[in-house]
Amino acid sequence: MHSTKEKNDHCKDDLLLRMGLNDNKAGMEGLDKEKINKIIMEATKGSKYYGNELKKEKQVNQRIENMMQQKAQITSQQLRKAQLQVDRFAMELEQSRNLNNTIVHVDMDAFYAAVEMRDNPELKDKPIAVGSMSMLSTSNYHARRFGVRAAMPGFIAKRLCPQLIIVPPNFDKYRAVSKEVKEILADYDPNFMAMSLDEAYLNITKHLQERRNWPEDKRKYFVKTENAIENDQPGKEVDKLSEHERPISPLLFEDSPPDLQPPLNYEEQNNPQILQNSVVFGTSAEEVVKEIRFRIQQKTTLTASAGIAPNTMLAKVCSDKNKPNGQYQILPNRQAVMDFIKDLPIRKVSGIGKVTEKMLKALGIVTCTELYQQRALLSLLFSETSWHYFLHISLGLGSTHLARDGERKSMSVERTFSEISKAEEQYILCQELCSELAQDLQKEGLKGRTVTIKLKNVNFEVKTRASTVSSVVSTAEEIFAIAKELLRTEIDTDFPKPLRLRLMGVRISGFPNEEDKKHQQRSIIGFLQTGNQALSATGCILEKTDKDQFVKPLEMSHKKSFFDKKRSERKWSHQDSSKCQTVVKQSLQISQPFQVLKKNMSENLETSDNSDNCQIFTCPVCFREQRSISLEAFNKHVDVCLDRPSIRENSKMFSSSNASSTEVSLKENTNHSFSLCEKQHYETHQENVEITSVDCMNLEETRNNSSKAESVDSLRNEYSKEECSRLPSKSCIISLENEDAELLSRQEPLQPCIYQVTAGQALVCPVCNLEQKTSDLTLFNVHVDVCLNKGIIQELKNDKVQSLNQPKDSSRSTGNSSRVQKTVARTKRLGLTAKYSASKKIKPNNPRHTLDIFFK
DNA sequence: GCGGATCAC
DNA sequence: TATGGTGATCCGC
Repeated sequence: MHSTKEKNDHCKDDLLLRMGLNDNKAGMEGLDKEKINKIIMEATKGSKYYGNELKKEKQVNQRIENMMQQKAQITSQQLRKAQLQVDRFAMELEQSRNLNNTIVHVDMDAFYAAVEMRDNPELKDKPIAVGSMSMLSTSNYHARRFGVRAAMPGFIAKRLCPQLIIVPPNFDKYRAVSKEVKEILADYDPNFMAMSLDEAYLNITKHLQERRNWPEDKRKYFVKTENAIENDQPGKEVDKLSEHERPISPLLFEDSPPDLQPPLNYEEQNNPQILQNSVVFGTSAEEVVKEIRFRIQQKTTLTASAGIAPNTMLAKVCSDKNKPNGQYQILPNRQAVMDFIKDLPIRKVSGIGKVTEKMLKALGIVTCTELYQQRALLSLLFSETSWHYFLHISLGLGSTHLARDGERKSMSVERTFSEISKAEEQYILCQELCSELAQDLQKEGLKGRTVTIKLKNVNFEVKTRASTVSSVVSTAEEIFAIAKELLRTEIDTDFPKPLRLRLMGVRISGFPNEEDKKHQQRSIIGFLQTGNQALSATGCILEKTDKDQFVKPLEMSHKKSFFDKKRSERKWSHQDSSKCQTVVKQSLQISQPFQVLKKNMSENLETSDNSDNCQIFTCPVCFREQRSISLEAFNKHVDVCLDRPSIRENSKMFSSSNASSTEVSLKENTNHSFSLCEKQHYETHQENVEITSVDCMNLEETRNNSSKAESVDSLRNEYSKEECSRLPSKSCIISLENEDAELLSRQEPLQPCIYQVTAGQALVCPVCNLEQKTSDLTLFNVHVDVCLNKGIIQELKNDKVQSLNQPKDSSRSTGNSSRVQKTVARTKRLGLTAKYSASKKIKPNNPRHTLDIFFK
């Protein structure tokens, strides 16, 4: 937690900068700045961490050098022109300046540390920090005198302050306290914006209006004054470092000028046991914020600091001004704003970090005034986004409304550990992270298309590798299937040197937005038919245990434990049990005739997880509830519904849509979606040619209206061709039946159909030609996507056109063989892209399971 | 879309 | 002994 991140003086050393040393009052206790810096340097010098810091510093210096060179080439003519342009923009900004809002930034003082001190009196008067020997989240003000800061490793902090007590964090507790605080904040702005557990913005404009007419009673609060030894005089300077050591007192605002002290009425209350006093707050913004802070302290025994200003940028800076336990206001007039901004170091502004500060400093810019003076130059050296931002700051402008939280854009897990160099362990780790991520995803019901892995080696060098697949994924297995390949590539790249990792992370992004969801309507589905032995009742179950994907925990149990072996084992057993569930589901599925349920996402369906025989399904077409005894009956109903004209019309969109041609939009005006499946054959007969040129052409015609995705597909297909030629292969051909291809090419309405699985063989990836030990179509799809992506990457890496050699043993029809080959891949993609998913094992009487089938 | 960087908390 | 985890954004490919 860096809420109290002290943006500091301009240390020469970045490292010290990061440690955030400042305003150390070299009092009786504590250390002076030089001593602190010396200790930190001794502790850090020679470490790999420091080595990397130096390296990064060099990069930044290089950036600065480049910038300076650019600057040197700027002509005065250019500068004059820029000046005009920038000033025109500045004028517009000035005209749109909005001083009508009252924004408050509330920031709890040394939050985690304060909570710990409150709950453990032993810690009072002692320097403490919350965190671990590796990293501190926050420290109390006592510890700060020794230079102990947030984001500092505990072992260094200990050298600075041997008496330091490091308390492990209790996030549940902080959350609970935070909730209490938020309840108070909501009284002043129900739409307040929480930035973290200890920080929030409020827009109290409306509250202020209403409050003007409030009677005194509504602004009166009672004060507990046990222990009320009042030695604080209004206006008296108090030792702010002991904010938590004072008894609760109505005189909370010792930092305020006397005339701003809340009027105190020491009325006796009815309750004879507790002596209570009351305090009435005024109607001004300042009073409101005092009231807020007062209530926070009454409720939690913790203090908060706050800033009041016409916009968020200024409010944030203000809240830091009189910290701890203080507040500051910038009055809502332009002059007040400009006066405040004048000497403000840019580093104080949220968004200006260490690097930006350094770059601007190289241009002689430290304060906002200088930032404004150099505006023309900045517009020539920085991106538009950046110089616009700079201009806003230098004019004291900022957001005047609190944007409500948008939808999340990514979700990730990452972990640091002591070195792991063995590939097997890295895969296990990766899988574990994927599982965690999948769990988190499930909590929010999210699915994404891009998986990114993050690797940090023991030299602290960070790498990220991403892969985007054609449809959303969310399960641990799906994510791992992608992440694993990314990891494998990295391992292979360095082979035979091992990756010496200290951190690994997995992130997922590319969540469909609302618009996507509308179009998300699942498309034509169903496609593959899988191998008979794989699906023959029990056979597939064992197949499924792909030892590549599910490395047994045993294999690592004797090795160096990374995080916590027990935790790891727990996870594994959990995973095993979920695998068992899969097995059960799969068995059930197999015992059923292979039908795919067409359904919607209606909540009631999703949440009813009972095993009643008679289920209520909502038809995705007519949206009427269907009381069906069986899925078959329900399917029938849907089929009937689908055969109605409206659907036929809608389904024409299939061929005219610009989106992926495999996507069908149905009932676009609703949130409901459903899937169709298409009866298809997936032939895996060796040396069998199942696609005729004619079919391919037809199919291609129908797809020609797509644009970018199309070319990517072509690229991919090129690769797949090349792959095919390289790999010894049992060839794997996928075909659409003639009538299906014709159907597509003629743009006929789609007929609903039943997904049929018949006897077949194990799935063979059409790209790498390797048999996939899975019967899970989703996983299989993911594999193919990954394979295709790899192909592109490889091609780009090679940076050369691959030869068009035909695979010696690949099946082909007559005529333009490369074209045919290409189309084969295309055909495969068509089917593969449509994510039907018989992937999830269907448990017919469990609606949740059946839902999962379509909406992954 | 990818990867490196920067920033906040 | 030992320098975090999560999420967002931007920029230059």
